Amino acid sequence: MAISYWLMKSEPSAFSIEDLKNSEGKTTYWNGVRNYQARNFLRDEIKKGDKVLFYHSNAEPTAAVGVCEVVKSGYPDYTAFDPESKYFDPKSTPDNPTWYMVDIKLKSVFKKAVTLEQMRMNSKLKEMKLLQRGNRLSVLPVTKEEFDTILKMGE
DNA sequence: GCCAACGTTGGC
DNA sequence: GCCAACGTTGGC
Repeated sequence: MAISYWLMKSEPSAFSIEDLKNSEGKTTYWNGVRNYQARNFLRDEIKKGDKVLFYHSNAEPTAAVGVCEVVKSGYPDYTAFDPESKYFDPKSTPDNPTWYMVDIKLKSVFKKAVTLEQMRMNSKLKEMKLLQRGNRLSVLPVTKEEFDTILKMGE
């Protein structure tokens, strides 16, 4: 099966690509998604081996900063079961989980971060979901062409 | 810090 | 089921 491409947003003040680099095995679980559309991607679409652009939102600058690979496809986000967690959601139970997450591993950090401005200026990327108005999803599908274009821009 | 966009909640 | 109020996201 062909692999898919994704873009995942993180606020660097919460979890940056540097934090990922310093994580054990350069791997982390991508938890805390509490949006149904994004949940559906995590639960149903994102598979082991898929490639992911790591994106810094609410940052200076906002930019794609590296590439990750999915090492574990969707499984229940157990932080939703923990009353102590800030991601706790009483509607989600182990028997019937509402929320899902995946594990990602850092593959490479861009030599040059690809800023949102650069993406907007590249006509090849004008269809990108990230650039469309009002898109607040923290997980977005990216086409192979868009992925490859951004990869080149980051070299 | 502001505010547009948009998702969620809850009264009816 | 409608929709106003409210909360959150995220670019600027």
